[in-house]
Amino acid sequence: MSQRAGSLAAVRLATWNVNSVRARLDRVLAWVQRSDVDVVALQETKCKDAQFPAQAFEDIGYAVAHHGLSQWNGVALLSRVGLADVRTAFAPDVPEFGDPPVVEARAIGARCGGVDVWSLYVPNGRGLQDPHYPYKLAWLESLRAAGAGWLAADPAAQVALCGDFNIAPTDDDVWDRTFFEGLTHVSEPERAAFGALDAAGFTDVVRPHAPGPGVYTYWDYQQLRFPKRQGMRIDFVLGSPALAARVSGATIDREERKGKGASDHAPVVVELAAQPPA
DNA sequence: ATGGTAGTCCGACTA
Repeated sequence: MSQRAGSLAAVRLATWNVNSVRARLDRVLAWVQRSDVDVVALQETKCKDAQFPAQAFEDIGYAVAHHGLSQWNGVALLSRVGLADVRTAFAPDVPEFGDPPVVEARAIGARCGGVDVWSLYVPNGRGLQDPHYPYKLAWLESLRAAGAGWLAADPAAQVALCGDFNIAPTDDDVWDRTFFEGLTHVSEPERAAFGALDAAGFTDVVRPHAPGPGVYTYWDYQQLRFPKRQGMRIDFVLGSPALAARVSGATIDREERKGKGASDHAPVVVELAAQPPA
């Protein structure tokens, strides 16, 4: 637990799009408890702050920060290793959407166990001709610029960009590339935006521990996609160089997608090794 | 089984 310069304890970090925290609170609580995670980034809580079941998480030992403005979107951080410097925007100029335009509840960040953890719910895009699509690309570029700025200011920063990126970065990350022809999540501009995050220094820390093809984090509720193993890999933990260097393991908890009342996304867990004093 | 989603607040939107 020492926070002396250079010294950090091991951390188990998770990200999970829960597709409504209220509709499946029992499942979320049970998963958090049995998974022994220190920090959890939740997306699609689908509630306002006053509706978020903070007490239930506090009762099992977690500090809570939630950002929700309506029944849509909504992101949260749970932490049992500290939760400080909470922010609900990664930049002063995060793109807006809607009428009237607003900054939606798609990001929350905090310092947890010496790591700057962000829970991110990237806009879906909806369609290549939909206004939501350029919004998605602008939102990702805003995130990239913010992240590049953090690393320019401190190349040793420990940053984890966790969440549902709504992008399948390679053809191995969808069950059938031809099915997605003309759809979002696989288009070149989206993949370029994801690649720009990598180029800025934020690398996918899970893939080395969960190689594909056929390894996914999301399966549509429709068309029996899960039992047919027809999924997409769209949920990620992107680590800064200093954070990526500490990753000792990662898993996609496909079991949690099973059964009645499952989210359509599986939780993703990353293990960060302790870092001795510099 | 010749089929087959689920969440929000209540007909339609979102994913």
